[in-house]
Amino acid sequence: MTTTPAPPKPAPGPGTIASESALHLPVIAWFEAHARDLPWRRPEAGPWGVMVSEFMLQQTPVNRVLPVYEEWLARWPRPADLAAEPPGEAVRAWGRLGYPRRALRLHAAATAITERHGGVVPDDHAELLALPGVGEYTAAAVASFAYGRRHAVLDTNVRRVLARAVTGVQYPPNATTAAERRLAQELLPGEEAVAARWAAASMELGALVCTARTPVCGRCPIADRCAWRAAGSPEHDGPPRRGQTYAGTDRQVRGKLLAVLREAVAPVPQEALDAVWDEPVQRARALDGLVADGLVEPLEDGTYRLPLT
DNA sequence: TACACGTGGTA
DNA sequence: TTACCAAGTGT
Repeated sequence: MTTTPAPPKPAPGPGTIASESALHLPVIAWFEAHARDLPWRRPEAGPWGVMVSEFMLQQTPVNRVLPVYEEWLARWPRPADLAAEPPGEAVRAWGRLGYPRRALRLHAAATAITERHGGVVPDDHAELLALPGVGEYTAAAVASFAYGRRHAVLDTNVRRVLARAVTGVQYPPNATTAAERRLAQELLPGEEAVAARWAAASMELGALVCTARTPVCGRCPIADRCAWRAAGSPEHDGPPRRGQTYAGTDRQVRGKLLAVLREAVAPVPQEALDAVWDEPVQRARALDGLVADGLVEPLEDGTYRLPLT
């Protein structure tokens, strides 16, 4: 007898995962009641405000971003306003948020938006991704938060929520895996507006309740269906999560050098930079790195300043 | 894939 | 006090 080939299994579309509504509805309802009133979530922030906040929030906590964000938006309310200034001004106004290359990239993104997109932050994921400093996460976040588009927004908070609630482990892997992307995509609500809400809500849940160190399961809207809790909240067993040493590294030296240049109103002589670190080889390497990254501009007379171009 | 890249708060 | 952690990106 002939066997009829089984029809291709329909790809699991949105809404096919049984747990979807069981997760989405309570998390979104919780979000409506408990979301923080952050300035970049207000309507007046606009797409540019969302983009600025996303750059600043890359690896920097909300509380430290808040005052700098307000300064930036007041000073540069549109991408073209930032693009009109030297990149060094962005680095200076970045202050002590850390990872100052982000300031450079945000300035470059503002320039690209001004030149290629008519000064309007693009709403298309691929166009966002093409901008300097915009990776997979930031492109999805801007498209979703600023334009209500349907994208899986997979940041460290969402990854942790999914690891616990769905996968049943304490922590996600060190690096984002294809399995995590697949899961986030499968869990994405089919309706655009609901998807955008879910993205913000699941992220906020990870930030406020399902935290890394001490999750507050007593306040979690999905604690009763959390796979990790159901498994007895087992401790993370895999390889230790990468620590970030800092003291004595080039990063620390770069930070000290750049701090001098941020505070200076005039070009800084070599001796002023030499004073921040006594080991000359490492100091020179760090300064070279800053110049190579475009964060520092060496002048003909041997002085240094934040970049004018 | 693994590492470099800042800074400061928290337990 | 040390170590972890914070809305990642680029190479």
